[in-house]
Amino acid sequence: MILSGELPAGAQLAEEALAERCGVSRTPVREALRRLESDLLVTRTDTQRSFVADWSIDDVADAFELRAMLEGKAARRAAERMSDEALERIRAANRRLGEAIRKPVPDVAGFLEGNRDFHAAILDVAGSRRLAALLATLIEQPVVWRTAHHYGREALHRSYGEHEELIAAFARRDGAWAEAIMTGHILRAYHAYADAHRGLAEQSQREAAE
Amino acid sequence: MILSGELPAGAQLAEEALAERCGVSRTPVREALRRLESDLLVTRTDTQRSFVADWSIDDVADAFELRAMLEGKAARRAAERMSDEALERIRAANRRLGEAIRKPVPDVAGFLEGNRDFHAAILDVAGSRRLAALLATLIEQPVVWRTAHHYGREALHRSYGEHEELIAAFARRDGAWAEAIMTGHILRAYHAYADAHRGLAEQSQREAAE
DNA sequence: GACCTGAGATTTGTATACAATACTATTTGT
DNA sequence: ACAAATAGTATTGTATACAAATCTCAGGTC
Repeated sequence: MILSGELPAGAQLAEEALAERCGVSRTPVREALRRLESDLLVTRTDTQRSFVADWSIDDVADAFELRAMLEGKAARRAAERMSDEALERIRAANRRLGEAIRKPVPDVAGFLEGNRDFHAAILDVAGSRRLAALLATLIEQPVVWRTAHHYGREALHRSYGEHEELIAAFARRDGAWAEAIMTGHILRAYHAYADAHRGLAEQSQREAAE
Repeated sequence: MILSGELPAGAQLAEEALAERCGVSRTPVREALRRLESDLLVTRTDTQRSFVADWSIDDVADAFELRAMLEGKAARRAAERMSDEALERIRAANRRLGEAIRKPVPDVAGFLEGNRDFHAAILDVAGSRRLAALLATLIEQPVVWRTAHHYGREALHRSYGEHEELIAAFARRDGAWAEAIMTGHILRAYHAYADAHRGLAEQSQREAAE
C-alpha cells in the first residue's frame, strides 16, 4: 500500500485499522509494521505510534549513495568469486531484460524482473549473507520502484548496456572494474530519478499556479 | 543470553521455552526473535524454527569488512559536516575513554562505554539515519562485544591513539583522512580478534590433547 | 488569552487460547 | 533390512481479551 501510494507519506498506521482493512488480526499487522520500520518505510514516534515515512529528496540521495557503495562492493566480490555457471545465469537474466525492452512497447514489468534477477544473481555470487541483508533494506523502496516507470526507451537501453559492461568485467574477473561500473550504474539511476522528480515538482508547481 | 554465551550457537529457540525462562508470554518473545533475526544473531529454518546463529570465522571477517566500509564512510561524512560543538563532544568521549584505560587496573567497561559514545557521536554528525540503521545491525555482535575483554593494555592504548588521530582529521575537516584512519581502526580490531580467536582455538586443542 | 487538568477515547503491550503446521518415532509393508 | 505411512508431540501462526499508555479536548485557572 505504501509502494503504490495508497497510503500517503505521514499517514498514521493504527494497528486496529490496518488489521480490519487487511482482514486479519492485529498480531500479523504488528509484525509487518516492525519489518517495515526496519526498512525505514514506516517511522515510529517515541511513544510507539507508526506513520508512513516521509522521504525527502535528501533521504533518497542518502539511500542511493549507500546502495551505490554496497552494490559496488557486491560487484567487486562477485567478480573475484565468479564461476562460469554463475556468469551464465547473469548473462541469461540480462538477455531476458534485453528482450523485454526491445518489444514494440517496452515491457517495464519484464525489465524490472530481469533487473531484479540480474542484481540478485550478483549478490548471490558475492557470497555475503550480511551484505545481502543490508542491501535488502535498501532495494525495496517506494522511490526505486516507481522510477523505472518514468524511464524512456533510451534510459532502459542504457541500463542494459551498463549490465553488459558489468558482464564483461565479470568475465575477466576484474573486481575493481566491476565495482566502478556498478557504482556508476546506481548513481546514474539516482540522477535519473532526481531529474524526473525535479521535473514533476516543477510541473505540479505550474499546475498550482494556474 | 546469546552475547553472554548462555545460549550456545546452534541452540534451538522455542518461543514457549524462552517465554517461560524470561517470565513473559510468547508475544514479546516473538518480536524479540524477529529483531534478533534481522541482526543475524538468530537464524530461522525454512519452516520458521529459530536457532542461535553459528558465527564462523568467515562470517566474522565478513561483518568486520562491511563495518570497516560503513564506519569509514560515516567518518568521511562526519569530517565534512563537523561543527565545533560536535568535535568537542567527540573529544570529551575519548577523554573519558583515556581516563578509563589509565587507571591502575584498566576499566574495560569504561573503555567500552567511551568507545560507544565516541562512535555514536561520529555517526550522529554523519547525519544519515540510513547509515546509522545499517551500522546498528553490525555493532551489537557477540564477537565485537567479547573481544575487548581480551585486549591488553597496549591494545587499549592503540585504540585511544587511533581515536586521537581521527580527531585530528575531524579538526581539519579532512574526509579522506578520517575515512582512511577509521577503516584501518576497524580492520585492526578485526585482526586483534582473529589473533585472539586463533590463540583460543589452539589452546582448547592442546587441552583436548591432554 | 495562554496554560494547566482530567475524563473519555484511542492506541499499543501482553497474555492466552486455539488452529495450522512441522517434527519424531513407531509401525507397517515389501 | 529398509522405506513409506502414520499417530502423537512439539512448535509456530493467528485471533481475541484485557491492561497500560497515550492522546484529545472540554473546562477551569491564572
